[in-house]
Amino acid sequence: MTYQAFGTTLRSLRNGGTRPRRKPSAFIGQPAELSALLADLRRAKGLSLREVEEATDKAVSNAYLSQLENGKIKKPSPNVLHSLAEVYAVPYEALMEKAGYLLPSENGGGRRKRLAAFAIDDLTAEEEEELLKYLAFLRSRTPS
Amino acid sequence: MTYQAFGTTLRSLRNGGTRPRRKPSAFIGQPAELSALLADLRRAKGLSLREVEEATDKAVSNAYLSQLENGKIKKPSPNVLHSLAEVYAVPYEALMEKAGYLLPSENGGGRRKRLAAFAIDDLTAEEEEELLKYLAFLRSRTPS
DNA sequence: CCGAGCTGCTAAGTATACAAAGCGAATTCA
DNA sequence: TGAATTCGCTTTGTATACTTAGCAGCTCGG
Repeated sequence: MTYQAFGTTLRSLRNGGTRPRRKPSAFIGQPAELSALLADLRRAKGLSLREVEEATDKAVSNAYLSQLENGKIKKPSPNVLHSLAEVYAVPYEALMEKAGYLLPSENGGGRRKRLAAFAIDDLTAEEEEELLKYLAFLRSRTPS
Repeated sequence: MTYQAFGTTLRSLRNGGTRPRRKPSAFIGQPAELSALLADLRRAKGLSLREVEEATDKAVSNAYLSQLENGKIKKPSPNVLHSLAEVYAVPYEALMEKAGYLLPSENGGGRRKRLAAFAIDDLTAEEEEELLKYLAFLRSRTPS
């Protein structure tokens, strides 16, 4: 297979001031979308909506999660984000930030720390290699 | 000055309210409720409701702050709490906790699950999302 | 006294997070 | 073939965060 299919969706690096050119789920949102992130995380784990609902002990219903992933809810409660962060094994703060909430000690401080929401912990060796290759491809294509 | 002075300022609580009993305020240990804490903090600073509204750059209206202090709003947005934490010079997390939100250090507290051999730390948000998408794609094509 | 300017507070309306139920399409199993 | 799951998603309803406008009380200067 080729990387082209994914490469086409990339081109929307924010810096140029050009309008983001995302797929149907369009909205403004300063960082990349929370909705897309949640959808990607779930698919990366290979879970269904109802499986996530179960994994959160019914804290997040499948119907609600669907609305979240489709951008119909903009600011879910921090507690909802916490539940999802646990299931997806990503840092809670990352989801908070994408939801537009201010983080502790963010204000005033000049320290700009970027949170890696990418903390999938069950990568196989092959997957890791594939991802590294793909990352190299991405960076070769987009001189930022 | 005695604490009696504080009592007189509070004499006119909710008239028909179901809460004639005065709760211990911030002077004695932890205030039980967010509302009491916010009220105490503001009085400690000697600010009026409208002065706080001004200090938060209209982020928190005086009317809304009044409702907050009277317990009519149970879970204000984290961003509201952040604004108030700044004005009152108290840690943001403290207000978050009082409001019933879960804090980042909730699970375990120990650091772990860093993706091995993966140069994640300098990922841009866009790269991160692209990688997630790609991983989802990989796994959808080869279901284990 | 009388209005101006404060104080905290409230009533009413809007926006939206979230819940419960169920639908159409796809898959699986008889 | 058809019944039963399971999928994502939508629809409807409710609770509540938040906004806007304004009121009653107090204090001040005139």
